[in-house]
Amino acid sequence: MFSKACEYGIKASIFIAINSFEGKRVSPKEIAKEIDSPQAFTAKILQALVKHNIVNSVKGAYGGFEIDKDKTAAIKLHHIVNAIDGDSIYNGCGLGLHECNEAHPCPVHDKFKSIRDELKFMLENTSLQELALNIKSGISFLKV
Amino acid sequence: MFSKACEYGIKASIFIAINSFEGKRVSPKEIAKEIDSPQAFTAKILQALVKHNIVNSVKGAYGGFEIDKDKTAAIKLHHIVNAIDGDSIYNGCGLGLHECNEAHPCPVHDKFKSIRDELKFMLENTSLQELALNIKSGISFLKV
DNA sequence: TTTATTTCGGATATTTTTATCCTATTTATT
DNA sequence: AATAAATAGGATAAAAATATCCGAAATAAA
Ligand code: FES
Ligand code: FES
Repeated sequence: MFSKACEYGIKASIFIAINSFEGKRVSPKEIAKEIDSPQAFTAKILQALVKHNIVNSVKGAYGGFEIDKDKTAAIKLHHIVNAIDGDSIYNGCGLGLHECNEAHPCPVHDKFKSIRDELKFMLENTSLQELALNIKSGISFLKV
Repeated sequence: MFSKACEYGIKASIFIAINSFEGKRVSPKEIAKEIDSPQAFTAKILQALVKHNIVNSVKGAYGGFEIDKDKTAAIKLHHIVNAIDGDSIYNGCGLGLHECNEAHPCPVHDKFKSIRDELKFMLENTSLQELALNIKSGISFLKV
């Protein structure tokens, strides 16, 4: 469904958000440990999230990654997915035609469209904040 | 969503089914042309479909690939997807946890589960026959 | 100003997916 | 029996995704 990079990006964002609630910055090392991902690769993904203004980075001693508290409710999953995987997951054709086109549909178009639209709706309406809160309260988990 | 191999496999199966209705066998060359895919790679995927008893192959002169007419209604998309991509697309965790587990859900579990279940239902209930008929009647297309 | 810490970013390595090529094998026809 | 036409399948090759490494740049503290 999502690339590994995107999976790591989502989980990392959630972990950073949780810590930012408490005013703490986190390092790629802590993040990778907490989400069970390869550290250097995770660091690369963080760079992409910084470039897309989803995550903020602070260089130097006492630095690390953080997310503006006031932004976690506005940051939706689709911002992260778009930053890393692009929009093909919910705009592209399910069978790989050059584009998904109502007027020239592939064999699965009708059946896929509704599912893809639901996925799109979900990604556009799920905030980092709610995901982070569920982790904090032990309702969901980032690894294992 | 699906791998390229799976996309080619689905489209190839549809094209073979259409020709089988008319008692014609088709070659990897014809298939690749019709679904706009790399020929040798498509041939490899056909081998997998043959091994999974979805497609029948006949070697030698006047041979080619065919699908038993009486089976096209019973062959569902999920048979093809399972044969090529496995079942991770609708059984695996959306964020890459080792397994999707209600008792130990990832942050997106609840929101994903319903979408994935719908995808699963669709794949299990869409037959090769209906997809082939829609192509035949010009309602949908295999390429461009 | 020096030092320690930390992200940035380029280079490289590994693995997986996608794709190609060539020979062996099978089979219908002549 | 010989020939031509097909698929089967192993060996590579190329491209993309995943992963690692290391020096440069920035920053806070001593
Ligand atoms: S054309 Fe294939 S999903 Fe719309
Ligand atoms: S645990 Fe992740 S989707 Fe179910």
